[in-house]
Amino acid sequence: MPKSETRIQKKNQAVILAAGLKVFSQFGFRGSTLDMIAKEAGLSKPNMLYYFASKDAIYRALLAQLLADWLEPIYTIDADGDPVDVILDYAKRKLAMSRDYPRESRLFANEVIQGAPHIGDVLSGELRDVIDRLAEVIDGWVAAGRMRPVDPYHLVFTIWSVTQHYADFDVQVRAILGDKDPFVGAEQHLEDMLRRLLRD
Amino acid sequence: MPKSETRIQKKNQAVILAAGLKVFSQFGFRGSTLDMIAKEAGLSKPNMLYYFASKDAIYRALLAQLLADWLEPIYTIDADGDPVDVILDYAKRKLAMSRDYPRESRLFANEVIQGAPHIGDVLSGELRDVIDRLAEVIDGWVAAGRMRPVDPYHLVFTIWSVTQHYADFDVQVRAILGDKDPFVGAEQHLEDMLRRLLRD
DNA sequence: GCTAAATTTGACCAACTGGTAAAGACACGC
DNA sequence: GCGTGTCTTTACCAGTTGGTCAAATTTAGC
Repeated sequence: MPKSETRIQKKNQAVILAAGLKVFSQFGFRGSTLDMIAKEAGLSKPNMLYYFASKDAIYRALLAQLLADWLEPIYTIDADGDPVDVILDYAKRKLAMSRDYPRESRLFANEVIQGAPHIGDVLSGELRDVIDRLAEVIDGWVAAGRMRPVDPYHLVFTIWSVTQHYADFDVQVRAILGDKDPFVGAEQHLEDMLRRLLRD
Repeated sequence: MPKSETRIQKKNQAVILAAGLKVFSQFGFRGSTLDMIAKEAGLSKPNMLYYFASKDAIYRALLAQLLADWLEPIYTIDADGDPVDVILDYAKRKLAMSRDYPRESRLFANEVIQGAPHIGDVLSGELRDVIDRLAEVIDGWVAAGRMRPVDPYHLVFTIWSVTQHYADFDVQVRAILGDKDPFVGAEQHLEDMLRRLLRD
């Protein structure tokens, strides 16, 4: 337990994490520098290192927070609900995260594309476990005839890839769509596609 | 026009580009160093800079090649073919590119995630144009009642995101799937999903 | 085998990198 | 208003960065 954090500590840690998220999500771990983050945070570099021991520490703190936020909606998936509704609800929440927290998505994308050197163990550990369990739930739904037979793993990959695309490839999406808001069309298309895929 | 390239030039340029692809695709532009590329290429750094004027020049050469390779199968889409077949064929070719050239996919992903600083103009220029034309073809198919009504732009985004996911997030996919080959299941799932989306 | 051009090397550089040390400035309970 | 712990700054460091330069070596055409 963090014993009595100063209000200054709380504020500066938050400022540093926000700055780190901005910089790391744009340049990846190796491409980011402490100077960039410090400047973004409005602190001197040594002052920043007073709150986080190293560049690595800032990065890890961000990843830990992110993983917790991302795993939560999977944990709370309701096996007793209507399969199509539950899956659609998850997909829409994921899409909303891409809209509202694109930096987090890009931070994660940079990390995984570059081989997930910091979170490889989480991917093959906790993430794999929770997806395995979700796959069992979906397989159960299929066996009970409550939805079309679908490979649960590739279904999850599809939801992840499509939703994250709108955050990670934001520049490309906007270059092609121009002024149109990507997310209204995206949600309709995603819902249409998933409904047809999952429903008889 | 490149007037009479030496065989040494041809060989070393190829070696450097291969090394650059490997390094840039893993660490992004800012995260990669000339020393890494030189070591991977088996050349000294000054020797490498004898063939390419700068780090930027290597990177740009790679991106130019990549964009050409990626745009080609879109240009050759046949407006007179069966819509579902044509789209499915394109999707499968894109998936095969993720399987056979994952580095190229990751190079592109790194570039776009980081804001496409080197190819932003291509995205809103040539890429947008070719996708606009493809969208017209698809809208034509829909108007002619040859396929279900679908937003062509989000259809393209879906194909891109799902197929590239298997290259860009390779580590994550394999962490979850274990030893299973991702691509056999991926192709079946993609075909199933697209058929149901596009067909009445 | 000679020569001119092409290629390769080692030594070097200024700017930047992550991080440290120590001293000074500040806040807060008393 | 005073002392103690918190916070901030300045100065600094060794290693790395992209890139240069001139000299040395190799190659190709004759």
